[in-house]
Amino acid sequence: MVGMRERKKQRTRRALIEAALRLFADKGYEETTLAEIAAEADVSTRTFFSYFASKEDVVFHDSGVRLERLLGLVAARKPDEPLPRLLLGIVQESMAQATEDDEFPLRDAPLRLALIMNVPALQARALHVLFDSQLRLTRALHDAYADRLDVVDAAAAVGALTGAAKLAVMASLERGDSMEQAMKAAARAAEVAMRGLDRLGDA
Amino acid sequence: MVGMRERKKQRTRRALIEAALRLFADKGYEETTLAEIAAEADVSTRTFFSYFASKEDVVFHDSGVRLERLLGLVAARKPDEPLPRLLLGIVQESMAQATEDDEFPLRDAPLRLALIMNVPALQARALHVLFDSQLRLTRALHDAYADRLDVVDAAAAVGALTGAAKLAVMASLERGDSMEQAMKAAARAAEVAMRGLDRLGDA
DNA sequence: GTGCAAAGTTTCAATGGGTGAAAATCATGA
DNA sequence: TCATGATTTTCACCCATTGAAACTTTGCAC
Repeated sequence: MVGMRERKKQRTRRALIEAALRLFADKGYEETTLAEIAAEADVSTRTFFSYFASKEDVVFHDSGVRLERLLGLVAARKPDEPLPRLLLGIVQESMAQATEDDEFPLRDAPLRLALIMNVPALQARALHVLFDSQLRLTRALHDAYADRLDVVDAAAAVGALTGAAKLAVMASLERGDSMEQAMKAAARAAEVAMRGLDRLGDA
Repeated sequence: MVGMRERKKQRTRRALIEAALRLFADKGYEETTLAEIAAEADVSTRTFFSYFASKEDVVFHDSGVRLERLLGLVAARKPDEPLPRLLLGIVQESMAQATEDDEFPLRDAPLRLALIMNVPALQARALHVLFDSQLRLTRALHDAYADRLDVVDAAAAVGALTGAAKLAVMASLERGDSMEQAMKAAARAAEVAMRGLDRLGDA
């Protein structure tokens, strides 16, 4: 059932994303108007909104897919897999997504990261996306280990892990580290969170 | 140096905050227009923006003060205080702020919480405020323990702790818990994060 | 093919947050 | 009282976002 309708829609969607990213890179996010994006993609301004709910959404167009992949990991766990091992798997998949290219090109990653770091609206949005992911991951985890893990503990686990990783990445990037170093920081942070904060500082 | 100028400014600021919260409570956040807030506080619409940078800011007018209090804790630590103990202190102070009233009345707390939970724009903003707090706390911690704790570990600690607590609170509230139960959840989450995720699930 | 309904697009008009700049007010201190 | 600098108001915009109506394209039945 892949008629012309469907193909055309995908083409337009792609055109919008690419036009937008190109313009953002050239002139900056706030300096780019929706009218310009639409013009560049050769559709009317109104049509933009039948593809994306907002200007910000263009930047996060693939976050849904990424989350699904993580949820898939939880769903596909072996029935006797211990929770800590699964958590580690989730961390690894997340880090792979950040470097490996998959359906969307790694090409855009630096641009997107720079946008998120520098545009307040996008930063807020990124946090929101992360938050939604955390909530859904929490629910998935709770469902998967319903017998052994109540919601609060599941939330604590997800929150601690992602919280530590996120903040470590930001702190790393903030001091001028490369993306590779930031990834290392994330891995280290995950380790700290897994091991516990108890022995931090006096070692 | 408390002339009429200063006093008037404070009065106007207060009037704006109260007008806004009243209207938000009555008609909802999105349904309330800036023009209405300004009218209710008896100033021009334009003047609103010389007190707050945006509509959202009214809701978060005191977040700065709260953070300062936490940073104060870090600054006031005893020179030999072990990091884990300080972290615990920070958690306790945060929880106290949520229930104790101080310079801003507890009266508004439920309204604000409800607003944040239900208005996407405010939710995003709340996450952003929290994020900034995390970054500053990280820096403070790193400075305080410069010899023993690099930035990444400091970030991991702050991220894990606040991440766990935040998500636990949300998960708790989401399943219909009372504020008191949500606080308990936060405490439990902090404990889990301190102890480490390693032994979660198999116990 | 022809014709029609559904899907998708454009155009148009409006709302509301947010900003810049000039004109009007007003507290303060000489 | 008067000059001055700080605030406030007015006014004129920009731009994201939304609703509705008119129009075009695609898919499908005959």
